[in-house]
Amino acid sequence: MGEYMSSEEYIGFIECLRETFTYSLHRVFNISIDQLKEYFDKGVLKITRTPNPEYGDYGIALHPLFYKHGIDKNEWRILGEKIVDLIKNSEYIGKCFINDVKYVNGYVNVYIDYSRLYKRIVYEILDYKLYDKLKRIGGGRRVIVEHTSVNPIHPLHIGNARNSVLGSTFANLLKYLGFNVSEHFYVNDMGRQVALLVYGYRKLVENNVKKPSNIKIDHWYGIIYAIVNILLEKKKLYRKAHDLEERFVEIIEKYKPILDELLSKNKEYTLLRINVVVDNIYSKLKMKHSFRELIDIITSVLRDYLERQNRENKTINSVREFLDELNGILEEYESIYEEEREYSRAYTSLCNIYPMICSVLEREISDPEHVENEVQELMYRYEAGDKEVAKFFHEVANDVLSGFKESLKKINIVFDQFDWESGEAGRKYLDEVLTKISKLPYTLFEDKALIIDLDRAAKEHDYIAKLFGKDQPGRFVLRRSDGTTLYTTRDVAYSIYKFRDLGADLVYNVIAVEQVREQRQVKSTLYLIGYRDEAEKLVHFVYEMVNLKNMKMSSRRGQYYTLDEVIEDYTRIVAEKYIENQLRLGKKKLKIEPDLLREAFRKLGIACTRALLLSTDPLKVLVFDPRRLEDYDLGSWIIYTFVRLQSILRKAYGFEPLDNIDKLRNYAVKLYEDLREKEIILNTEEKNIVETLSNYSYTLLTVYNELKPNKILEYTNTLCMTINKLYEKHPILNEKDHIKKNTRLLLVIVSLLILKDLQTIMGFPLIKKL
RNA sequence: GGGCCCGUGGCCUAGCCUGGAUAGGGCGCCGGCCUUCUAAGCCGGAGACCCGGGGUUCGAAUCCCCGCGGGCCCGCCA
Repeated sequence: MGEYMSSEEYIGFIECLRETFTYSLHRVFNISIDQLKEYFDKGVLKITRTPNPEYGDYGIALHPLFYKHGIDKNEWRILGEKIVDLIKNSEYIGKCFINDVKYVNGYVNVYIDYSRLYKRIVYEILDYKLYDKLKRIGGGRRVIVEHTSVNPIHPLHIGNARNSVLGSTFANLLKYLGFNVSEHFYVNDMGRQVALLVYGYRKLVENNVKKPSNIKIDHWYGIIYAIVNILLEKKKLYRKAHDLEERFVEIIEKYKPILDELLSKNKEYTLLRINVVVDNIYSKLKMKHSFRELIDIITSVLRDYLERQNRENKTINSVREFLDELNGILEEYESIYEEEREYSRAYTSLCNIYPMICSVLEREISDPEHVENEVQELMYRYEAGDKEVAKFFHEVANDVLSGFKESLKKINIVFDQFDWESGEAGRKYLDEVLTKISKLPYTLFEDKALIIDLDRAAKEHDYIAKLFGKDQPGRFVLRRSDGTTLYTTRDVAYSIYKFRDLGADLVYNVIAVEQVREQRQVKSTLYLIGYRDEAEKLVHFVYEMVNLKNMKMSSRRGQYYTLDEVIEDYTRIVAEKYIENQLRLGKKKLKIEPDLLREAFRKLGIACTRALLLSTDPLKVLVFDPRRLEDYDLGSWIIYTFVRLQSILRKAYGFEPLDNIDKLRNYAVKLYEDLREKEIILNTEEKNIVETLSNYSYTLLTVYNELKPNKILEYTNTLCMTINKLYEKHPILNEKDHIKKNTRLLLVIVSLLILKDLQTIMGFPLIKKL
C-alpha cells in the first residue's frame, strides 16, 4: 500500500497547528520564534477545542498577545484577519488538514478537514506506522515494575488489588510502548507480621491442626493471623485499661486532701457533696466495681458543681483541674473500650466459623509478653539463617503466595519474578549499603545502631532538599541497636539489586501513599552512597487507599473484602443484570450456549473488577459501596461495545473477527485502497470517532508521563461512546451508498483493533459473543 | 504541632500542572425509541453559588494567601 502523504514523519495535527500559529503570529506580531515557543510551552498560548463547531474545530486565544502588546480592542479584528489570511495562503493549509480559518472574537479558529485526517489515521494504523511510533518511546529499554508486594499474611483484599491493577495496567502500557518490562513481586517475609503468623501456625501444627482442603489457603492463613493478632492486641488493651485505673486512684488520692481543705475553709454544701462522692468512690475502688461508672458519677458531680459557680476564683480552678484530669482518663478509656469492643466483635465472628483455631491459640496466648518474645526470637533466628525456623517461614509465605497467584491469575495478572526479602534481592547488597553508610559524614552511631541524619544531608545536597520540599527529611534508621537490619535497609539493598543484577534502566515501585516519606528516604540514601543515577531512575508510583462505604476494613482484625469475593460478586451481578434485560425484552430462550454465556459472565466480572479499580485518579481515595457493585459497571459497557463491533464484522465477512485479525486487516487495507482517492464526506458521528482516534497516542503518552492509568479507561469509554452513537444513528451494513458503507466499515475495523489493544492493556479478557 | 494529598449537580468523576469562548462524562431520576447490523444501546429533560473568604488578572474551577472539611505521614514497624 502506498503512502498517502509525504514521507515525512507525521506529527499529530495539534503539533502541526502549533507550527502554523507560530509561523503566522511571528509575522503579524513580530514576536521571535523562540519567544513564541516559550509562550506555547508555558501555556500562555494554547490550542484548544472550540466550544461550538460553528466557530471551528480548534482555536487559539489571542487575548494574551493583544494585552501584552497593548493593542486597542478596535484593532483586534484587523490583526486577527491578517493572521487568517496568512494561514490561508500558507503551505500549512495542506500540511495540517486545515479546511478553513476564521477569526471569532479574539480567537483564531481552524476547521479541520476530517476526511483527510480520517485517511491518514486509518493508514497509520493499518500500515503499523502508529505502532512503530509508539514502540520507539520505550526503544527496548529495560523496566522493572514492582507492584502488589503485599505481606504474605492474609488474602489479597480490594485495597491491595488496586495496587495490582494499577501496576499491571501500567506495565502492560509500557510493553505496548516498546519497553522491555518485567513485573516483580517483592516478598516481605522478614517482618514482624509474618513472624506473628508463623508463630500461630506453629502452635497449630504442634496441636495437630491440619491445613484445610476446603478453604482457599491464603484465606485460612488470614484467619490465623487475625486471631493471633486480636488475642495479642486485646491483652495489651486490658493492660492499658488497668494502668488507667491505677492512674485514676492516684488522681483521687492527690485531690482528696485538696478537697478536704476547700471544704473546711468554705463550708459549702456543694463541696461537701463532692467530698462524699469522692469518699464513696475511693472505698468502692477496693471492692468489685465498674470503672467506667465510677468515673461517670464523679465527673457529673464535678461538672454540676462547676456550673453552679460563677465566680472565677481558686476554688473553681482546682476543681476544674481535677475534672480535666478525669476527663482525660475517661476519653482514653473510651477509646480503649471502643477498640476492645471492635476486636471482640471480630473475634467472636471468626471463632464462630473456626472454633478449632481459636481454642488452640487462646490456650497458647495467655501472656502477651511471652508471645512477643517468642515472635522476636523467631525473627532473630530467621535473619540469622536458622534452618528449622526458615522452613516454617518459607512454607507459610509460599502457601499464601500461591493463594495470591491464584487470585491474580483470575484478573490476568502474572508476575515475571518473585524477589524475596530474605534472599539475594534483599541481602546481596546489604553489607555494601551498611559499610558505605557508616562512612558518610551524616551518619550517627548509637550503640550498634546506624542512623543517617537526613536533615543535615539535605542542607548540603540540593537533590535531597528538593525531594522533601518543606517536609522534614528526618532521621533514617538503617540498623537497630541490637545489630539487626530493618525493612527499609533491605529496601535500599533491593533497589541496587534491581539496577545491578536485574539490569533495569528504569524502576517503578507501585506503593501506597503512606510510604512516600520512606521512599524518599530510600532515594536519598541511594544518592548519598553513590548511586545517584539509580536514585533518579527509581520512580515511586503513588496511589491512594480504597475505602468501603458501610464497612471498615482491617487486616489485623481479619475484616476485609477480598479480591476473590469481589470477582465472585461481580460475576453474579453481571449475570443477573444480563438475564433481567433479556427477560425484559421478552426473550425466553438462550441465544448462545450456556457454557459460553457463563464464561462470558466470568470475563465480564473480571473486566468490571479491573475497571472499578482503574476508574479513579490514583491520587484520589477510591470510595465505593460494596452493596451497590452493580452501579460500577464501566467494564461491561466497554465489552458490550466491543462485542457489538465484532458482530457487525462477523455479519459482513462471515468469519470470526478476533480469530482472524490478519485477514481482517487485509480486508481493511482493501477498503482503504478503494477509498483512498475518493472524495468522502464525514458526518458528525464519524468525525467524532476520527478525532478520538487521533488522540490515541497522545493519551497513551500522557498516561505514561503522568502515571495515570485511569485515563486509559476514560479514553476507552469515550471511544466506545462515539462508536455507539455512529452505530445507533447510521446504518453500516445496510447503507446503500458504497462509499459511505466502506467508510463506516473501515472505521469499525480500526476501532475494533484499537479497542482490542486498549482492553489488552487494561487486562480485560476479550469476549466474542454475548 | 509540622508536612503532603483531596474537596466539582443526590452520588461518582474529567478539566487544575500550562488561566480564555456555553464546566465535559457516568450512575440515579423524569419523558420518548425494539417486526430494521443484538436496547448492557440511542434521543430529549430536570439537576452545579466548581467547599468558604480574600488577592493577582482584561479574564479564575484552574495561580497566590487565609480558613473549613476528609485522608495520609511524621517509629531502632512494615
